[in-house]
Amino acid sequence: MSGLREAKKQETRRAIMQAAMRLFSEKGFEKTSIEELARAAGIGKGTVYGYFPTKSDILHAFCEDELECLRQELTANADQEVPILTQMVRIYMAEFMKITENREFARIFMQQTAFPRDVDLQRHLAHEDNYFALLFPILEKAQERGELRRELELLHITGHFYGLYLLLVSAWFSGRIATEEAEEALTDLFRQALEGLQPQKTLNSITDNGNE
Amino acid sequence: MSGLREAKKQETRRAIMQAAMRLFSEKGFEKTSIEELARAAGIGKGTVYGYFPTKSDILHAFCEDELECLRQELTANADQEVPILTQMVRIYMAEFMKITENREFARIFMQQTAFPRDVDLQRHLAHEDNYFALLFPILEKAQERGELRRELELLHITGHFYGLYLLLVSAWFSGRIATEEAEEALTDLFRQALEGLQPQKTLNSITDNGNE
DNA sequence: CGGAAAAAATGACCACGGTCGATTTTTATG
DNA sequence: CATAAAAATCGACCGTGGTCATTTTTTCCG
Repeated sequence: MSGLREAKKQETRRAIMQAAMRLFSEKGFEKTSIEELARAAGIGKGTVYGYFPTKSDILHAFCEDELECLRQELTANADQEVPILTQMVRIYMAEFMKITENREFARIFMQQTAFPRDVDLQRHLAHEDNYFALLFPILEKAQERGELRRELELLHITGHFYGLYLLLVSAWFSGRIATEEAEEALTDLFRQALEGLQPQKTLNSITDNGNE
Repeated sequence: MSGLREAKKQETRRAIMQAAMRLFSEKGFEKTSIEELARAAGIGKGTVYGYFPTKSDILHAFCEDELECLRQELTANADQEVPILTQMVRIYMAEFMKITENREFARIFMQQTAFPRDVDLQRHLAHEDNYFALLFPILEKAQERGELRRELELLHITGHFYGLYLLLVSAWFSGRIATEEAEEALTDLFRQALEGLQPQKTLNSITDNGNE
């Protein structure tokens, strides 16, 4: 029966991940060897490579799982009537707080996510598309409400917000933005993006400028 | 005389870089071993580590040098009377074209630049500050001309553009944006940033909307 | 110049990530 | 159940990045 084999594989995969996360957290990513990790998971070293192509892929898979879960949760429970600025800040701040829980994890994950190896492209694109599918309805609603310009493509808007999120994380790594300042910084950034960097040519005080 | 020793060190450093770049280009970064590289530079393996802490630091130092040079050139020759959109696109596109000349180099460089290891923080910040010092006058002039809102901090504006640049590079890696489309994409992105994602509350046709 | 001290160069060495052919386990089939 | 094919497991093995004790070179100073 192929179901049994499949179940066992899943179990092994879980065991590897679990052992990996425990050890990576305890001793750090670099200091944990594959051999050690395999022993902790109760398998041989070579077996690990039947499940993950590289060491950092184990970490990446874990982070992706966690974020996937978080995103589902957030976009499902989103109150779509709230201003788009608030919604975007909430979504990306959740992602930020999650990812920055462990600096080393975050670095490896972000490096691979933002600038993926060619081998990972397929998987990467699939995940991204998946994410877009969650974000698009929210942005579309905002367009309908008149909060976002209708002539802009959803992909471009998503990209704009995502770019600013990348900046936030990058600035956090370089120590320019502390964890406590992150929300304010992201809000400023997103507000800037919405209002525009150039002066409004008109009365812009009628908008929800000061609703923070 | 300590001048002689110093000169020799510089010469060795140059030799390492030169050999590294030749080999990395020919055979790829991963496929080039430090031993091999050292031989090509006419020195012993261990000596390399007296000049660069890790293998990828050799590559990173090279890229940083090249970009530093490019930036100096560009910001010096900038025509500060041209619209800020054009100027920013020109600067970041030059950076983009340079960095994407070699995909492997680009990946390693961007990964380390956007999400640097703690060990590299000091050097990283110094370089960034240096870059800001080149960008700020340009943005300041644009503020004075009324092209950028005066109440925004220069650092935030820089960050905004830089974030969108990060997005461009990331999208290039994932194959969402081809090299030939990059300039148009970046222009769109920057224009979006200037005009704002939300609808202008007024007549926005008087601006230089269609000057491309 | 002599020789001690500091700096730099070196390659044997180590630990680890990843590979691979041999071996075991599971599945499919008559 | 027998047996062959397929899948999964394994650890010895390889090449490499990075370290370090030792050696060589340079500097300094009487």
